[in-house]
Amino acid sequence: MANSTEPTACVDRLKVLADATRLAVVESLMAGPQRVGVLMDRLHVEQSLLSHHLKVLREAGLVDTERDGKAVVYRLADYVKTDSAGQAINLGCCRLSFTP
Amino acid sequence: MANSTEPTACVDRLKVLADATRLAVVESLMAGPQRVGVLMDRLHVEQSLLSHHLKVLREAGLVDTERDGKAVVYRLADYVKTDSAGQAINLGCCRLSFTP
DNA sequence: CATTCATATGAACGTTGGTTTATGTTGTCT
DNA sequence: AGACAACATAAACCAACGTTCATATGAATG
Repeated sequence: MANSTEPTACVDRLKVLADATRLAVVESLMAGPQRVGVLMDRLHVEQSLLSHHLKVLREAGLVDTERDGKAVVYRLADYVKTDSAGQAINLGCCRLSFTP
Repeated sequence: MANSTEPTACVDRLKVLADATRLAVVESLMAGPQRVGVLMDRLHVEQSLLSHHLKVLREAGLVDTERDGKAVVYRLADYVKTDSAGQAINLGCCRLSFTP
């Protein structure tokens, strides 16, 4: 019931990542765009469940989609992908880097 | 009910931060150790509720406590505090930086 | 030692959120 | 057009989580 006019708080974006499946999706997409079927195989998640989580990522603006025939290709949103070198994602409010 | 022998997953640590109150506590503690009473005033959170959230942060190992008379002082755990300059926290599995 | 201050704990409640099952939609191929 | 493949959506269920209220603990002070 979040008002679409008010900007998403940092907490809400963290909530999106605070799920095993969604975090795995994001980390997997850091390697490049991927089709849903590939994500299913790599993450061992049921189709419907994965689709639900992808919807959350979409609505949070963390990922974008593109059709490729029957398949749908998911990729990290442009603003999310940060510096070329690091394994990091940009949430706008904060940055997450996975390189210790 | 997490088995204490197995290491905490990155997701679990993110879950801890994915709450408005707890994130506010951590951000507030980045400025230095603080007593519970001070956190109550600054964050406008009821005593009991704050205490519950502090417990979650404690059990996650993100904060440490120290007695100061009747009061209890909370501070970020040593490994959490990262580089001197940046407003960043280290979760072990990943780093969160709040400087765009 | 009784009281008060500062914080923690326990239980009960309501809501959110992840999972499952079933069905719908969109595209492709023959 | 029919059939299949790839993915999305809807509804229902259950568990986890945040919140509240009541009570307990521990330290200090008279």
